[in-house]
Amino acid sequence: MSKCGRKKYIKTNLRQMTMEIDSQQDGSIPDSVAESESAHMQMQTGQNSIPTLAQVATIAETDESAESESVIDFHKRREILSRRPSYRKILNELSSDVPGVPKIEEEKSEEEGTSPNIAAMAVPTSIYQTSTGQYNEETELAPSHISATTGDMPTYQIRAPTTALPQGVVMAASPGSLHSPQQLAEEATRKRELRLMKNREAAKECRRRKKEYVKCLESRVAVLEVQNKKLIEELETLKDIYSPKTD
DNA sequence: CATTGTGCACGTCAAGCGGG
DNA sequence: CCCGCTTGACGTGCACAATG
Repeated sequence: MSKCGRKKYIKTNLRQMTMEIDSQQDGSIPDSVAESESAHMQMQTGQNSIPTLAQVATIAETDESAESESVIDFHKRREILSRRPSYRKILNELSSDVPGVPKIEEEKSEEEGTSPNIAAMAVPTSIYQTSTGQYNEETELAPSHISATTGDMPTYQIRAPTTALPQGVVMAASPGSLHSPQQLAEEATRKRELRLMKNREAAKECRRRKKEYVKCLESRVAVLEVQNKKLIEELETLKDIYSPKTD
C-alpha cells in the first residue's frame, strides 16, 4: 500500500467511524461500512487485494459472524451512504430561491468558445445585492472557464465530444448477428469497455464542472464579504450621523 | 536521504434521476 | 421500464514539501 493510500484509508475510516456513531445514535444497527463493498469492488476490478483498515478491523471484530451479515451490511451501508443532492441541484435550487442566482447550464455552452465566460468570471464584483435583497448581475456564477484564467489545465479543450466514440473503440457487428457464446462474450466485453470509457470521460467532465462550481462559490464568498464589510461601514457611518450627541 | 504527510487527478462502481 | 448520464464514494498513484 502506498503512503498516500494509507492516509486516505485513515481519512476514509474517520468518516466511516463518524457514520457508525451517527447510525448508533439513530438507534440503527452500526454499519461495518466499507469492508464488504471494498472487497467486492476490489474483486471486481482486480485491484490489489490488500484489505482496507475498515476491512481489517471488521474482520478482527466479527470474524465468524461477518460472512452471514456481510450482505446485510452492504445494504445498510448503502442506505447510510445515501446520496446528498448534487452540487448542481443545490445551486439550481438556490437559484430558484434567489432570483438573481443563475443556474449551472447543461453542457453545450462549454464547447461553444470560452472567452465570453472568462470575462464574466474575471469580474466577480458584478455581483450586487440591492437593499431589498435582490441580486443584480451575478454573472460570476455562470459556468465559465475560470481555469483558463487561473492557469489550470484547460481540460475542456481536450475533452472528447460526448457523442463521439472514443478512439480505439471498434463497433462490433450488430447483436442480431451474434451466435456463439464466444461472440456474446466479446460483445459483453466490448460493451463494458465502452461503458467504462464513457464513464471515464464523464467523470473527468464532472470533476471539471465541480471545480468550476467551487470556484464560483469562492468568488461569491469573496464578493459577499466585501459587500458585508461595506454595509457594516455604512451602518457605522449612519450611526455616527444619527446618534444623539451627548456633548 | 529516507520517510512521512498532503494534495491532486484519475479510474471505477453504483445510486439516483430524467427522458424516451 | 429501460437506458444513459451525472456524481458521490472509494481506492490508487504520483509529485512535492516537510521532517528526522
